[in-house]
Amino acid sequence: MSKKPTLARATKSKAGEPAYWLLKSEPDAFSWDDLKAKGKAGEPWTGVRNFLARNNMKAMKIGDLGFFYHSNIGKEIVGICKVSALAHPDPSDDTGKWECVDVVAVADMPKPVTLVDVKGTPALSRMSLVTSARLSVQPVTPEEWRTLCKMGGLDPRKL
DNA sequence: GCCAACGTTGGC
DNA sequence: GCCAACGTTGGC
Repeated sequence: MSKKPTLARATKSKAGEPAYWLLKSEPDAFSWDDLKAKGKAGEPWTGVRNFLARNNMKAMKIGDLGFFYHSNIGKEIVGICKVSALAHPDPSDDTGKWECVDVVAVADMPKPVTLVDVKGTPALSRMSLVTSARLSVQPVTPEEWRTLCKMGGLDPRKL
């Protein structure tokens, strides 16, 4: 059993297929409803100040899909978003070190999947959400993606 | 509100 | 380059 860096798990998707991610936000600061209200314009995912999270964003491609997770309040996956702009300098950063992607809302989770649900599902036990609670931008494997979509009442083929 | 986990900073 | 101190995140 070899240990692999977290990022390597996300890059296994086949060429041409989107990669999958999970983005956290405190709904107090910026909620799923806030992103939906932005419509097609989407929103730059600013404020990330963690190198691993930043590197995950730099690895994103346009069209990649992500779960939108509400941290602190709710503690559940509430929607699906899509990367609409590659990583670019974070306008909220003066140092030039930090970047952000833009995301748009794609679909509600008909049944939000809670952190408790995730922790109670053995197939999801390797998710960063469980193993690295503080990482705010995380890769999700295709298997985890399908599992979570089904748990949330979504058909992953229709996204 | 507390506190564990963990990432970052800065002194040496 | 180490590591103690500090700050922040986020679950509980």
